[in-house]
Amino acid sequence: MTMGGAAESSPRRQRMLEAGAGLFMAHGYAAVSMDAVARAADVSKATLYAHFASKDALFATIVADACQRNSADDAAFPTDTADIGAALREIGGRGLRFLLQPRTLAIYRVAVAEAARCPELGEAFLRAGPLAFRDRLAAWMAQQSAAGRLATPDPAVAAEHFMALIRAGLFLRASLAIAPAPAEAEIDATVAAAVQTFLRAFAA
Amino acid sequence: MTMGGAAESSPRRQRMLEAGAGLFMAHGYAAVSMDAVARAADVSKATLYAHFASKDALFATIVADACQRNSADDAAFPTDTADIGAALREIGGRGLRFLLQPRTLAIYRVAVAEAARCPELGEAFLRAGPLAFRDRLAAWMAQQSAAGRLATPDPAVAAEHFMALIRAGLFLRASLAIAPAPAEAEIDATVAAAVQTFLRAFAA
DNA sequence: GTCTATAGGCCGATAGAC
DNA sequence: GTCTATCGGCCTATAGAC
Repeated sequence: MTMGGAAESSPRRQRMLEAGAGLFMAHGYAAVSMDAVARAADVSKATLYAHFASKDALFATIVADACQRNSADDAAFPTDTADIGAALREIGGRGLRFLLQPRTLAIYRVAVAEAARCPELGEAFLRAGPLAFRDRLAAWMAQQSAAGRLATPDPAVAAEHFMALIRAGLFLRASLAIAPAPAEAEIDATVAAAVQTFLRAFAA
Repeated sequence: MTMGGAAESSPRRQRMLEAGAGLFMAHGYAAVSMDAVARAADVSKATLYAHFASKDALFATIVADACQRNSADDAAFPTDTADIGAALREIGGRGLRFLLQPRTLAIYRVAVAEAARCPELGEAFLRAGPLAFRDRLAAWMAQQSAAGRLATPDPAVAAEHFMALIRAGLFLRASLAIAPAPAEAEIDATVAAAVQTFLRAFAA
């Protein structure tokens, strides 16, 4: 499962990647044929195979791209932390809203589904996504602890627990595709409850 | 996607269900053919179709069975709660070990993967699994709060947070199939950290 | 209910011309 | 690099005999 050939970033190649991304995220790996990708990208199947050695290679490239784009997406952490609860609610709210985006859910779903078939893919997703975020969050928490606003003796564990509390409930529900997207109020309530529990455990 | 036909629980039918379960959990829905299931169950494809109207119907029956069996699996909650931390570690340890079983992970993976294609399946899994457990855990926590051993004003939220803390880290890693199963010591450490955070937030 | 045999279709990948 | 055309194979599902 390599990333396969030809000139990077021609407009045609971009079309193929975008068409593939849309289809794979909408229907999963197995349900999408190379014919369908070629048709959606308005190229011939032979052209598609000239750029990507196989269906696997196309898929791996798409997931890698998506992970990279996502990890670039998330903004910096708040610097004004006089109200540490408000700062955590901002981080948590942004994080949970990001997790609940259809695009994020789709990548997660496909990564989980194909992880068994292709472990490197699962690992790439994990490192580019949750682990990268956790490390940045842990660094921020260590900084806040040094400033006396939090008490996180092991910032990596605290960051992991914060992310877990944020995910609790809504993300599992959403990843199992239960019908309507959660209301904004429900998201805010989930975040507030998570921050409350977190601060009871880790307030300075 | 109905559950499709013929006499329940003949030994032959049981063989088909078991063969299908093994294959679907090992390779996912799309990668398994009805030919393969029939061969593994040592019946003809026509017989398979006599019992299950379609591949979807076979799959739905298998997932429903697996959920039912799993929810029956988990033992009762501890009644000796003099040491509430020890009691929580027992619940958490059993829960996390259950989540990390290959069988559980496989069902989870397939449910997430097929949730988009078949929402009833995702919902059935959610209700039979995490939600059912959360409700029983919340009832236990309410009882412990009444006995003055915990302080969980909203037991449903506390239960959700406890489960989230238990899942943190290891379960995500395992569901993305990162190579070796976590060591027992790592499981115990994760559970201990989760219980510590939980008790800081919800101790009486 | 169970089998053998096969219809009918779609898929991944390639050959060969330009 | 790009196209059209096609190969060889495997898939879901069914027909027909017993």
